[in-house]
Amino acid sequence: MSKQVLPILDAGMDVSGAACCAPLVCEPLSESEAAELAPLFKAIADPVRLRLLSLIACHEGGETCVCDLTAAFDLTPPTISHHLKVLKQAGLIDSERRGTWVYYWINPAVLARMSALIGPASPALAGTA
Amino acid sequence: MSKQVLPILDAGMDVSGAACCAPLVCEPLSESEAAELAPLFKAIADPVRLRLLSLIACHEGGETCVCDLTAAFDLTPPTISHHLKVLKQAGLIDSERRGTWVYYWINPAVLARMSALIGPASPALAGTA
DNA sequence: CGCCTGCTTCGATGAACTTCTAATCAACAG
DNA sequence: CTGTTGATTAGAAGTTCATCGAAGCAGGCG
Repeated sequence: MSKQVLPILDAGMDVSGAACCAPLVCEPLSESEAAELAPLFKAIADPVRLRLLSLIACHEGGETCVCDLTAAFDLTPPTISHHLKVLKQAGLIDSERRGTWVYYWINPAVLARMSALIGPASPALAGTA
Repeated sequence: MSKQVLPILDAGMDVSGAACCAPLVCEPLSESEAAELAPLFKAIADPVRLRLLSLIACHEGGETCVCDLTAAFDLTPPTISHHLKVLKQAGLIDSERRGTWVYYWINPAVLARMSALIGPASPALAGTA
């Protein structure tokens, strides 16, 4: 692949050290932060990509062959490949060719960062409707 | 408003009882679940809406006047109004007119559900890059 | 009542996105 | 080497989306 994967998630922003409160409800997002984070959510803001991510995450061994993913949808292989590319460019998944087949696995750190961003400021708020 | 707000989040799926693991990494999302969840992420998959949500969530008192939101962007009032409508139809925020101004506040339950969905299966995974 | 301000709706336009078919690349079997 | 299968890329068609200007609605003030 000639185009390089964008380093949307780097060491600059920690994931595990989210501590108590979500960034989103602590202080307003800056324009650049929002511009950096929006593509991550856009990557999973599609039914097909959401299911792809779920299928890859749930698969035993933590990785899934593209052929298994393609079989789960009523879509053509190029379309699945396109969606996988979107997820990969967002940094949500990674892939490797191993012989005939290509395997994909998820990058939990990016998902964890997204989850922490929109997560409740305190556990008490989670149940408040 | 003639169009009714879609009940994307209802009592059918609990939020606080997510227990240990995120739905996404426990078992694959069904087609209908994905179709139901994707619009929620699509609603926040935009830099402007992400900042709007953040501004509303961070504002003291928990609610914000539209005039304050409009002032924070280089966009025309109709555009801000459009984004607020998208967030409202997704169930992420709610609003009320009080005299001259309209106030918006966030619905933490929907955000919490989304966070739980993509959240790490176990705390140990969060730090794994 | 008449006007003004705050916010929303309407209609249009240009960009982005999803999906397809056709073609190409990569690995393996005969 | 040649053919076959798995996966991606290229290009195109149809749809959705973000944004704007103009117009409309709601509430307060003189």
